[in-house]
Formats: sequence, structure tokens, C-alpha cells
Amino acid sequence: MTILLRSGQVAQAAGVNQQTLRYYERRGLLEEPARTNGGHRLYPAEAVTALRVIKTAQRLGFSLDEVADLLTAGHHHGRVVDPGLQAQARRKIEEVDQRIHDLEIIKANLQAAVDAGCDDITLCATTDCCPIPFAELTTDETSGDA
Amino acid sequence: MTILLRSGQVAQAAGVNQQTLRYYERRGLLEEPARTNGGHRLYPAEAVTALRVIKTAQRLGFSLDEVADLLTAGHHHGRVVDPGLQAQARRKIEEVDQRIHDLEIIKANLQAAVDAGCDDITLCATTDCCPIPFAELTTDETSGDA
DNA sequence: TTGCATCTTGTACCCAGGTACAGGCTTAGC
DNA sequence: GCTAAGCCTGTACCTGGGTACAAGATGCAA
Repeated sequence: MTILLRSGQVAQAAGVNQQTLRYYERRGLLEEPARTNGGHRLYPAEAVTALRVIKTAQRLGFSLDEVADLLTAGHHHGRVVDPGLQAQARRKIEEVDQRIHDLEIIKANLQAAVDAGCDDITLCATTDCCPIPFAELTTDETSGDA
Repeated sequence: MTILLRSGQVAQAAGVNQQTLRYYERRGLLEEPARTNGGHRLYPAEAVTALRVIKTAQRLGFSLDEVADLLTAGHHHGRVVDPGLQAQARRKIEEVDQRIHDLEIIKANLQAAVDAGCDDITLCATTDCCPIPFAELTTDETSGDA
């Protein structure tokens, strides 16, 4: 027999807001739990683990949509087999690498501006002394927050 | 005599949406331009440079609020002297470094999961075979998109 | 003068990932 | 049975950086 938890208990145990539980449920990240006769949610203890998994995946750079994919991965529901953690993690590593690369370029530009002694960005843009490239810079800007 | 530009011309020359001009004006990033008798905005050519400065600073990781600070920096308006580009750039470099560091940790964790052959994140969380740390991971999560 | 392109304003919407609030119902302890 | 704490629902709001739309006014060329 499993001990069932109230939503407040689950939220506290997992360190998330109670509203967040409902939000994840709506997003399809948490299974709809059982209910009391009066309609109150009753979660199994595994719900806390599930929340920890979600939060960990988020910290690893996965969006909630990606986390949803990860959670159903492997369990090929129907006939479409989602790429599992292996594949997703490999793709995410590439994204992270790209993001690091972009940041390195940004850093280099900032450092160059500091080294050149620039102190007024408007002046920098109108004279030729500043190393900041005012046209193009890194990539497409939409590289996201991995 | 300076040639004055219509908002559409400025937007096109700077490669931004026309609405963005109004948005930046509201945010205090662009000076309020002159107007025709009928109320149409008339920008000096420098407005295009100003937009390029804003876009460049954004690409360097500054938020619009920070860009606003950068634009008034040095011009100590009143008596409060804002920290100039030098100081702001140095602070931003630290932020970028921190962000890179976080991403390196994330990458290492992803790589560890790949190396360990993990393919089901829920299983990973419930057995001891997986190297992903499901408690704490990197820093505070609010380290932003620098 | 007419006609069309361009511009004006205010307001609402987009993304992600939640958070807050109001008004009403349930549950648990005594 | 009473009361307080907890939970339910729906809806609105938040951040940041814009974008979209409607209805009406202007600007300019023919």
C-alpha cells in the first residue's frame, strides 16, 4: 500500500510552488493524480521523484517541452519511438557547446573594449578607435538559453 | 543642415521593426525626435547609429536597462555619475564567465549521462547507476542569459 | 484634388515558466 | 457540528523584448 500525499505536501517535499504542480499537470509533465471524493488531489510518493527529475532536467538546460519528451522517451507509446535520453543529451551538448562558443566571443569583445580603454559606447560607434564590431557580432541571437 | 529621416527609413536603415523604434523611445533608449506639423517623427541620421549601438550592446549581453545606463554613462547628467562602459564591461565579463562556468558543469553532467549509457531519466532517478546529480546541480538558476 | 503610402495612437498579443488572487468547497481535529 | 487550514477552479498577472492590429490622420506626387 502506498501512502498518498496531498498537493501541499508534494509541493513542499519537492520544493516547488503548489501552483506549479497544476501547471505541470496542464503541460502534461505530471500524470493526473487520483482524487478524493471531494476532488482533492492525492499523489503517490513517486510524484516527488518525478518533480525532482523535471527540475534536474531543467537545470541541465532542457525546456519543459523537451522534458516532456524525455519523460515519455523509451516508453514508445503507440508506434513513434522518441529519441531517448542518449540522443537528446547528445543534441543538448551540442547546443551547450554552441552557447559557450558564443559567450566566448562576447567575452573577447568585451575584453577588447576594456583593453582599449573605451568608456563611451556612443563615441566608440562614431570613431574608429574602438575594437567593438558594430556590425554583425556572434550568431543569430536566437541561440536561446541552454 | 542635417537630413531628417522618417521612422520607416530609420527602421529600414537600422534593420529593426518600426514598432521597435517606438518601444525604445518609451524605454528611454532613443531620444524623442522632432515632429512634422502633423505629428510624424523626424529623425536625424544619428538615430541610425544610436540603434546600431543599442543592437551591438544587446549582442554583447546587456539588457535594455543596462544599455540605457551605458548610453547615459559618462555624461553624468545631474550629479550622479553612472559607472561607464569600462566598469560595466568588466562586470559583464564576470557574468559571462560565470555563465560559461555553469554551462561547463551542465555539459559535464550531460556527458556523464551519455558515457554511462543512460537512456531513461526516470529510471536514472530511481536507481544508483546514473551519474546525474538529482539534488543540487549548478548555481541559482537565475543566472540569466548573458 | 484625389489617392495611396506612410505614419500616428492605443491596446493587445507573443514566448517561457511560472505566480497570484478571489470565491467557494473539503478535510481534519476537537 | 464547528472551525480553521487546506484545497479546488478559473483567470489574470509577471518578466523581457518586442510584434501585431485597428482606426484614423498625414504626406506627397500626379
